[in-house]
Amino acid sequence: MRLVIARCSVDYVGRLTAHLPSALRLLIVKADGSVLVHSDGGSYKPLNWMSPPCKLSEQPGQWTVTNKAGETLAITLEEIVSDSSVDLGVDPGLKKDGVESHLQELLAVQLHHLGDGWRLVRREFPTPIGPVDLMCKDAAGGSVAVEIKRRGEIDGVEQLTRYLELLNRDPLLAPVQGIFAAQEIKPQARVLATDRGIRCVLLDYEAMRGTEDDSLRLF
Amino acid sequence: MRLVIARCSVDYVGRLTAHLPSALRLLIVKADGSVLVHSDGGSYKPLNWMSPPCKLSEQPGQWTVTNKAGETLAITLEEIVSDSSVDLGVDPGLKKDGVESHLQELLAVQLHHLGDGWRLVRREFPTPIGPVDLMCKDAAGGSVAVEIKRRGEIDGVEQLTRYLELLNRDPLLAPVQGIFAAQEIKPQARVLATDRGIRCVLLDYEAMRGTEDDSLRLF
DNA sequence: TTGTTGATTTCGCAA
DNA sequence: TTGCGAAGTCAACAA
Repeated sequence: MRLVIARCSVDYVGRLTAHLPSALRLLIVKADGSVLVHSDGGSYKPLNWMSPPCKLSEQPGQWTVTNKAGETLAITLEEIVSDSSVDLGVDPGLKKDGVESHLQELLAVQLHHLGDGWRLVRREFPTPIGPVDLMCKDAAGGSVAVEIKRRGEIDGVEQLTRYLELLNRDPLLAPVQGIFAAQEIKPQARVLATDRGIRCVLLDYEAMRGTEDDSLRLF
Repeated sequence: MRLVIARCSVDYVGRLTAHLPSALRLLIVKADGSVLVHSDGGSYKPLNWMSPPCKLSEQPGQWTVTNKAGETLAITLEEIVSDSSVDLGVDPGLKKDGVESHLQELLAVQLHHLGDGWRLVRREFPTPIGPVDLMCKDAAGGSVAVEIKRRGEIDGVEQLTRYLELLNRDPLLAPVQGIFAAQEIKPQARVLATDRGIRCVLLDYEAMRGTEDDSLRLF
């Protein structure tokens, strides 16, 4: 990894065109050739960048980064304050816990959050337009399609609606009820879901994780 | 901006929990207090980070970054290879060109891409569920709602469908036709649009920009 | 390779 | 502040 502090202007031409006037910035050149242009603020997103795979061609005062699609990042260097390199080696990578797939795993073995006496038909129940997160049978034997989100927004309700429309054309399944389950449900999403007869269920990830190794695991 | 090269392990607890085993990494502390943990690869996204506003509390061998929501980023430093600071000043910021709003501006004055003799009613035509990109009258005086996307996907068709449903309840407007206009339209989006009687129109940004200062500007 | 979906999405605008 | 839609979204995973 190479770190350069320099006064520079930057031009990107690719999916859009973008221009950065001259200023002091941090340039990061990673081992895979990718280049990031960071300012002293904003967020983790660079002001401008080129993702790998790409190639850096270096001339005095001028860097040109190109990728296969013909996009270019042109960096004009006016003053170099520092320029150093360090070998970081390969990173062992990140372990995550608490994303949507975990919610799905947990809810699949804790169907009592949806209702008593429910049975799981299968996770990732296939349909021609994509998999339904959970397909269940309620206590009365009725089919229920469950869409799980970390944050429930309007798109998720639309997605579930499409599934339900399709599933209800199958006489072996119909009628299929819908449940929209999420850690957080936006008011507009709740309104739309309710309007379409879809039940909303709030999930408490911490509580669900807390019970994951209790008696339910015995089944 | 402070740049630290260090062997460290990182734990984030917040919207999810994440752990990074010990390795040599780049730590960036920005002027606003935000912290980025970068490895020598991946993309422009850091392995781990804390967005501003947040506070860095520094003890020997241990950094703790906290934000208002109670999320924490704990960095355990085992070996510091380098530690340097530089004042970059305020960045003048990025100028972009070629995003969706430009497509909308261009199409608004080049309605002939949709049909001859069309008239613009208004851009950002308001509805209770959000603005329609363009509202037009075709040569016969019929209302047409236009949804513009850079990349046309299924969500955009759903969005336009919601608008049309609502607009067609207004007897002063109805019947309202729909047009889905984009630089690129995904096959599934095209199928869904067509199925719903929505016409798809491909936009050529380069060509439209090329004519932006021609005779059409005179009107 | 292409398509679909999730993301600690981030970012910008407007109500 | 909140909500909503765009993004050079990126990235992971399946077909």
